[in-house]
Amino acid sequence: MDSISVTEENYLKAIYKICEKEEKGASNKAISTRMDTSAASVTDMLKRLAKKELIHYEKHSGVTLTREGRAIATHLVRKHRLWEVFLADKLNFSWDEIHPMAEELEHINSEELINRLEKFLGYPKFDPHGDPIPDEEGRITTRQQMLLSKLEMGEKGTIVGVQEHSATFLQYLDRLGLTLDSQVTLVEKFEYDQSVKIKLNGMLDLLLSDKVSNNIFIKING
Amino acid sequence: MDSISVTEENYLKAIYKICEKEEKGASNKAISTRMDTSAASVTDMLKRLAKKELIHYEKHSGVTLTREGRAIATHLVRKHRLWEVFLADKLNFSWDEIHPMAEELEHINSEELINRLEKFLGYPKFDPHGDPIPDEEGRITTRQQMLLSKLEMGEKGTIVGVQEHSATFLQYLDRLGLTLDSQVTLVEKFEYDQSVKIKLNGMLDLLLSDKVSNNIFIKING
DNA sequence: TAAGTTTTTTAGATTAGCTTAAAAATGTTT
DNA sequence: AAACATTTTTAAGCTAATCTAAAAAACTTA
Repeated sequence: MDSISVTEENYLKAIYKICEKEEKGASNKAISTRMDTSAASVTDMLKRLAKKELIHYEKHSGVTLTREGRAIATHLVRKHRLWEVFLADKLNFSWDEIHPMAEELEHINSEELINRLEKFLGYPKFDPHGDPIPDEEGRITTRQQMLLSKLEMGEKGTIVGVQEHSATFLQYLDRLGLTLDSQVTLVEKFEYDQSVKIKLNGMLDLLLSDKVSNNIFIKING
Repeated sequence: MDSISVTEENYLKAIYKICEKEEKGASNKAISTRMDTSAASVTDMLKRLAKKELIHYEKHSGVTLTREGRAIATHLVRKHRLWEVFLADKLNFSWDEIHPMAEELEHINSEELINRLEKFLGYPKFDPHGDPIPDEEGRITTRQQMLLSKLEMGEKGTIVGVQEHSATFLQYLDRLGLTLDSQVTLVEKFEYDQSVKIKLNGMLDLLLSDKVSNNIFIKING
């Protein structure tokens, strides 16, 4: 019944995020890069997390979360994203400002608080970046989505999320007028540099680099 | 420009609270009691806080806060009380539940966040216990208030705060129907045990022990 | 003021989380 | 398979915050 520290929580979340992408478990390298810490510190922490049975750890091979470890990680993600909705919807922060504050708020410990916050916000299913919010049991609403770059000529879609979360990218999208729920239609595809021309909300035409179109998730209309 | 830890913040707040009451600075004993830690730990921390010039410290005498130390403490109080208003007004927690959550939330670091929260809450001047909320510069709205036990016969007042903040006391007040803004009139005083009979909101008569009447602040009507 | 009690400080140790440097294991090339 | 490169682990040590036990200072009271 030993309690879990903020640092341990952050390691679990890092492992969770890495395992979402990579199939083979999280490597020491990947974790130390993400946590901006030394490989030795990671090994140290992995041993502690293994002793608490929060991860499956064997020397010299990638780690994965146990059922309990994953429950903690998804709960953190749930809290993070609900706080992001609060910051954006209630306190009017923009989507490029909310992450660092939510990073602190996610460690506040109270089931009751987070459940009441969820109710207060109207049981949102997605955060301001379009990422799904896990429910109390860690289940997430999955959505039919694809990259904007994969649109066919003339096809219409709605922006539902972003892959890249950096403040600079999000600010750039704001500058372009690209927000969640924007309607986009593919007008032209330039093979030369993989850039695309889109019609935004049935109004102006916009030219997007491959880097931009490969970091925006859309849902095909209908 | 070294940053300040959550633990250091808690010590500063403890010293601030003690100095509010005692005139002569906070003793090691008073701090260790309030922080529920050993006297040795306190001495240790006092040296560190002194080195950071957050307190005035001399061996074997009570400590006081420097201007900077006091600024940090009042800012913590400001954050604590604003979060308490949020928890009570927006998430519908009762006044006996909010303190432990606010104790965590007060350590979230963002000026912008707390200022927007203040705006969102409508710039409240008092928290759900009737305690004043410091503004950005640490100034508090003082209020003409006195203990319910000091009412004269027939005199009318409004409940504006409590001195004791324990959950059991607050729950007891709820049971009695005594909430902030209740109207009370002194009906009778019993010298024998210092208990008082009051009329609540012009309706029912209520008998209060000295312990209760000495922990409720009222404002004389008019 | 001398004796006794309480408070405060010092000394020495512990734990979590981190570091660097070196050793060991694993992966990659030729 | 041998040589090199990379990754992971071990070893030793640091800091913040804590502890207990003992020493020192301050107060209380006969």
